[in-house]
Amino acid sequence: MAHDPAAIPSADTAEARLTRRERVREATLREIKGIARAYLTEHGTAGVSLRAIAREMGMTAPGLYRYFASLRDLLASMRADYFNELADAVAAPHAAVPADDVDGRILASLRAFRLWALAHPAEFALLFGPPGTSEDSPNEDEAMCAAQRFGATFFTLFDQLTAQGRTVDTGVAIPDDLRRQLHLFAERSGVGTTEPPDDALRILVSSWVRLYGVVCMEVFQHYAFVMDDMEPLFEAELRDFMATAGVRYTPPAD
Amino acid sequence: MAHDPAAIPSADTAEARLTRRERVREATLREIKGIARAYLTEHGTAGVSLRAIAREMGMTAPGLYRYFASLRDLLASMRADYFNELADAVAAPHAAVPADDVDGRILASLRAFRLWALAHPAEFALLFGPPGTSEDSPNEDEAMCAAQRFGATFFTLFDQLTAQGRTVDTGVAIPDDLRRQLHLFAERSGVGTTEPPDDALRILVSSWVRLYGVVCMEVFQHYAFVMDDMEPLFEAELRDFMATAGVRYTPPAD
DNA sequence: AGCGATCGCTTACACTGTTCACTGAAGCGG
DNA sequence: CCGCTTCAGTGAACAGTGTAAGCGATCGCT
Repeated sequence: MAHDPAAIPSADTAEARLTRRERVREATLREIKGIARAYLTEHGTAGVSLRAIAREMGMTAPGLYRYFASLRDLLASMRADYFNELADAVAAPHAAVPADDVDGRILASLRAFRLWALAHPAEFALLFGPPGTSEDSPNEDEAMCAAQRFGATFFTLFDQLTAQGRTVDTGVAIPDDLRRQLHLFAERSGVGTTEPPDDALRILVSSWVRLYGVVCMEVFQHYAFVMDDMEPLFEAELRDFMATAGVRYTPPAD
Repeated sequence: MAHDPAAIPSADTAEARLTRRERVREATLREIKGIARAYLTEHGTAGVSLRAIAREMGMTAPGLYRYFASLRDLLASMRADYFNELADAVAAPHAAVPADDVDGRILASLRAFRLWALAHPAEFALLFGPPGTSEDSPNEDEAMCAAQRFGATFFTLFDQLTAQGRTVDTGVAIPDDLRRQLHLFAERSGVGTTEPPDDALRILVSSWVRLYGVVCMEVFQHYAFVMDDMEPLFEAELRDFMATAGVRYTPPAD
């Protein structure tokens, strides 16, 4: 906190590399987002309101427009943050798994994804639920970018798998139209620095669809009245679609 | 329209079995929902507002509270309607498929589900998206009931399949905890008048998860920037998980 | 010291859901 | 046919919401 007045501001710590103005700006920006995050987790996406945030900060709502172009823009910025945090959360368990155990890392990451979603249902809904009215805000690009970064976390794991030639032969022919879409997916999503075989792409996409399906159902509580605990189903699905990818399944550590 | 004044109102057509008061009430109720539906399709769930509906009807917002306990209640009532319509939409193609062709009927129904979702994205989000703040409205029960009716459409098809002993042996052992959840699912969801084998339940649930996954991803446009056309992927997934259920896949008619 | 960018406020508009007290008309029993 | 009840719908009000425009003040740099 105490800042040496003799020091040149632009040559200090990494945090003070910005001008004072920029620093306080960054601070209030974080404060805004911090309060917005609290509202999101407690009251859902619809519960995030500029006026409520401003009130809690001791300022008025129009003042927030110096920081965000609109409420939608604030939410877009938050989506970017959450995507980055989710990417971290999904990469975090790698520290506990040896680097050469790709199977273990994949399983750990996919379980981390589910756990993050369960621990942050409102945030998950914001990221993976239905899109709002699609008007592009300044921060929408950042959200997209962060989403891509999140995807990349899985893609690198997947690349390590295909590099080992581990993906199982499905035995089912891939129709031409699907093949074209898979190639589109590969080039646009940034997966496959080394171009993966079509079967592998097919398995990757299918696995993601299945993971997305179970987790969505659990978080959105569509089976709540019909199943007590979704974890057995999740693990069963995990085991199934990981088998198609040639990944050795091991039950969760607990 | 012209009504014989001599006829006893309570012994007329099925529609006029109600008193005049009840009839006009039902009429305005339908008008409310009709306008609400238009707003939903055009502006999404957040775009449905009591005041806008009232304005369009030439009345004031508080008047609507004679018909619905709250905005949430109106939405719950709409969910019930849409679930029923979706159930119809999913059963509709059965008319074009012979009754003994269970495979054809299942494929047709699942494709109808996707097409309905694509044609009604906002409605789909209302039914299958993240749940709102879960305070129970009077019409919430009806929505639940309708959702069950929708599920039953698939379950009867599935029952016909298991009755023929068609479901393929997965070869994978079902863990005890999953088995317990599957049995819970079976008894609470009303599937299986004749108790289906565990493997079949496993396949049913897994298939639904995968169907839900692809359709959600397509409707919520999570692959929009990475794939042009989701139909090939949908058909591939359909083919895959239908194979596990022992269903003979045939490509769409077009 | 002055000047310009930025910040936050005030005011205002146009909305939203919901409650309460009230009017007016329609339906029903005598 | 009259009176009573029921109920649809209104007006006003409360408590919120996002957003645009204009105005001071303040901060930081020259």
